[in-house]
Amino acid sequence: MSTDTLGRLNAAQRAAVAFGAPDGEGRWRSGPLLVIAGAGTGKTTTLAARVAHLCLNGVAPERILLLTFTRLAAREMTQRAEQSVAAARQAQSAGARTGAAARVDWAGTFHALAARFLRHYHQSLGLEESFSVLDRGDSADMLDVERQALGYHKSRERFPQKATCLDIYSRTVNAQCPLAETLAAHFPHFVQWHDELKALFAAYVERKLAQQTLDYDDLLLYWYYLVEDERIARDISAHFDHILVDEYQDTNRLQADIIRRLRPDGAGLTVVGDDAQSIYGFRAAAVENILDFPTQFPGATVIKLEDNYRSTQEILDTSNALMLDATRSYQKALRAARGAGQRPRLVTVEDEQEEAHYLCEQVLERREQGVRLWHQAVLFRNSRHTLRLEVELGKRDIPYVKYGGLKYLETAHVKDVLAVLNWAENPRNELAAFRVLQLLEGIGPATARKACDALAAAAGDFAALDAVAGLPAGGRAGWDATSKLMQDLVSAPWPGQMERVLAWYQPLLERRYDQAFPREGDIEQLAQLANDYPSRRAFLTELTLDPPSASGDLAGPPHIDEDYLVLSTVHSAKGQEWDTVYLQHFSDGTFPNEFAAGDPHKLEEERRLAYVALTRAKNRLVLVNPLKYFVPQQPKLGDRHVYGSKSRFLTERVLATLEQGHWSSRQDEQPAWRRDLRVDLKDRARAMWR
DNA sequence: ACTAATGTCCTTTTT
DNA sequence: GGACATTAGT
Repeated sequence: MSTDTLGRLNAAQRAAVAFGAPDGEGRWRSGPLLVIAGAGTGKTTTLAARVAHLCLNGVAPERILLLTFTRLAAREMTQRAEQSVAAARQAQSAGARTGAAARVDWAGTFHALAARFLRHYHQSLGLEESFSVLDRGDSADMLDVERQALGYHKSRERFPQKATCLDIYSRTVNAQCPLAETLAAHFPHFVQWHDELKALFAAYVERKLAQQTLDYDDLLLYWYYLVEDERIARDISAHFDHILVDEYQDTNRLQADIIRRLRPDGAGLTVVGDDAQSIYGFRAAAVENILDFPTQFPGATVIKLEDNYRSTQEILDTSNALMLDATRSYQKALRAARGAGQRPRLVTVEDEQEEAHYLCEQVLERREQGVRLWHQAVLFRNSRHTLRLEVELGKRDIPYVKYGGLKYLETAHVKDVLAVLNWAENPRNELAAFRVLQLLEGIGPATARKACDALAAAAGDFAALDAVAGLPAGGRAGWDATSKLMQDLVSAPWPGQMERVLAWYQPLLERRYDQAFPREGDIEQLAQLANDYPSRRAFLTELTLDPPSASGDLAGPPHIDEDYLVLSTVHSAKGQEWDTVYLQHFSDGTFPNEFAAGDPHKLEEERRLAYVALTRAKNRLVLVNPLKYFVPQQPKLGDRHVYGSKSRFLTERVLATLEQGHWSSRQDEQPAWRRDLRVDLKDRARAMWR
């Protein structure tokens, strides 16, 4: 059997991996299984090993459905599983043929797999197979069109902005609850707009259907509608012997409903997660999904992984202390299998500039100690706070990659090029059409509208563009070139289409943007990326569902082989680990975010977020707290710098686990240093007698 | 009809 | 410091 896959695991991990038993035909079967995996307890290893175990025990790899939170996680898990299957087979048949490789094809995010199922069943849903997927920006823009059409934008009282409208819509869909509830619970200041929002969303839905465009939420929603039908649910479900779901604590109502539809009895269902790491409440994630799993699936087995293989005991002490302050107990105390190390440090610095200095110094010093840059990460709550750091890193020639926040795909020029491809793929996509046409000299909304109407009348034949009348005198040449390009793209083979688009776009780029040069580079990179995809459709869909900057695919840094420092939002850092972790801007207002201050639930989510950040570190953890920081609100009140207060998460219990200090680039700055130290002693002296 | 320029409000995290 | 709406100018 698969002793090799099981060999290096501890007892709990092994139980999770081998849960179940072979049936009469030698295929592995199991009932519902919930694995509670604390931070750093080998969750990925265990899940990958379970997949490998299944493959080695009679389950065909194509009969495994693996749902993950990011594409990166899917890739990592399938690769690991495939490797251990290959290794085990080789060991078994020493030297002989190793059999077919185990390729787990049905692995990916809920959204990516939803797109696959929807294209497959498009006829049953009355969708066209070529439907487009809208990213957040596109969705917001489309909502904005409706918002203006309905005249809400010029109300006397503030109507929510397009992005906020999308948040409200998205939350309502994902939580599957009435709009009134969403508003009351999460957007109380907008309850007055209930009826208008309802009308807005109705119009939005109509427009999406008319244009055959789906937003992120539609992918889940339509997948749910799909499996609501008994026959289709059975049809899909019959394709899979096992369904495994990662990061179950961050699934929302809709996702859980889909799983229930596919596996009403929980047969062959494995879910893995950690309630202490639930950090996607803002996206309507329902931590109840994991907490109530045993009730939802009676007879479910629960296995807890509690031995932490990642961090030193000191780092876990701080993390555990943080969670002891949580209002709800998670009954979890991580134990370090690795033993002791250095205490985590809490360092105050004067302001944000000093913070950037300090981080650079520390990173370089650590590198001197032999820790490569890519084993170090700076984590932050919000990407705006990294600007100074990025400048400082640039000055000192320290290479870095940034995950989360920075949006390569959302820059105007990249969106322009993608809009052309999107329009070619789906002529009904008016959002793309308007974007493309308005790039042309002398073409505004009115002319674009005419073009779209002509196109619709011609059933999407781009030749109809030639007949559009009333163009401005100077615009004819550009218009004809565009029309020709679109007609070419419909029939041209995919390789080479990007070149045509670039040739067309080049002059527009120069006319439109001041610094055309760096933008050209971005576009060329996009063209490179396009080569990796087999078709235009695959390129567009996967790009929106898995943007390069978020998953860690190239596109950002010039040379990925070189050593580089990692900058990441805490959210994007989920599931990752580094030797050294610096947590930037650890002060009240950022950690927790001021937005969360009033709401106990949000505050707890912020705490879990901090917990996720702390538990990323293996050997060294540094929290940096600037005493003075920039507050963008309240303009024109003199100095907009404000002395912030210490994070409320730094209770005496937590502080007791930390080593504290102050850092300054100017050696003569004694006062701040003394002030800080005095506070420290007070806290400790009190703590001793509590 | 389209473009450029000015004024006002808000500022998280992501598939 | 940026997004978005409105206004003035071509």
